Amino acid sequence: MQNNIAFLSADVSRLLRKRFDLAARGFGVTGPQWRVLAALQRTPGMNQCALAAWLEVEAITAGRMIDRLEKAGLVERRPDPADRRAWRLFLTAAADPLISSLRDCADVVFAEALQGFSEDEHQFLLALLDRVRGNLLEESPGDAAPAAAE
Amino acid sequence: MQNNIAFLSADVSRLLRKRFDLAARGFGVTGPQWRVLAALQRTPGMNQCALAAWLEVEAITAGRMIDRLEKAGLVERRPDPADRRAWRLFLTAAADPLISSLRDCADVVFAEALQGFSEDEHQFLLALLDRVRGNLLEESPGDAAPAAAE
DNA sequence: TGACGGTAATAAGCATGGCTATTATCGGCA
DNA sequence: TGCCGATAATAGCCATGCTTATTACCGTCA
Repeated sequence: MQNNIAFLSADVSRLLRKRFDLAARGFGVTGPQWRVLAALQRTPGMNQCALAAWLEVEAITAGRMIDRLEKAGLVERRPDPADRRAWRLFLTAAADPLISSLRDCADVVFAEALQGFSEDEHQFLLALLDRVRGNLLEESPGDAAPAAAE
Repeated sequence: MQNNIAFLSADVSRLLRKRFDLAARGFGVTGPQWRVLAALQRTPGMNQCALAAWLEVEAITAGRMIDRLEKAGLVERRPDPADRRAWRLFLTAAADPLISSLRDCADVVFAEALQGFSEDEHQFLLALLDRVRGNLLEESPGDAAPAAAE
């Protein structure tokens, strides 16, 4: 009964987070924080709103992660000259080497998680999860879907 | 780059949680709380330690969920006559009808998540996730694995 | 120009989940 | 009996993530 998609994905996600946090403990950075750093490495100068959209979390969630990363000296907020409401986000010099280390950590955790998987199985799992994710990112039927609802 | 097992499972898990919370909002109960209720329906009289083991979370996490469910009048703590450290956990009369409603909510969310999946694909996804879960529940290589560590 | 709706960010409050530490009790062993 | 390690539960602190509400600002339209 507990083997449904919700409990299983919650378990897998939680256990992966735990492993990663354990592996990355020395660096003082969590999994979601690494994701933020990776996003900013790829697209420096994003504002928090764009970051939140990219991470698919709420703006407040992204904002508070930035609070902590700023405090840790890994991310810098600079005022957007074109929009006084917004911050533009940049990595500090301290972040780059950290990201490499974190990627190594992640590789170890992934290898542990996928022990005994063939490459085909691995790819199939990712594809299936991505389809579920796509389903869930669509407008809920019950939601106020203003345009093109159905 | 963001399409790895960790981010995907975290996304799927988070989005499912969000859907379920939305669907179950009228009942004032969250996904993890439903899981606790289901566990206690199946095995009444568990103590918090056993519950935590069954949910595969830490004892403190289970304890705090019980705090809230007790406050909501859904779970009852009774002293264990054989062990003065422990509580024995029981559902109240209010919980039973709720569990049925929540199961209906969950069915709706699962159907949304698995839209377009064949039964084979569904089962395969669950099997793959279960294997990942099994891998992650094993002793970490770096852990102090006192017995039979490889 | 001035009002008004939308957007960027934040604040407050809550639930889940972890870690570390503490208290109380249990149970076995000397 | 008395000690000592293991176990059940809790307390404190933190990160993630949500909802709702608020503030400040942008852009457009009259």
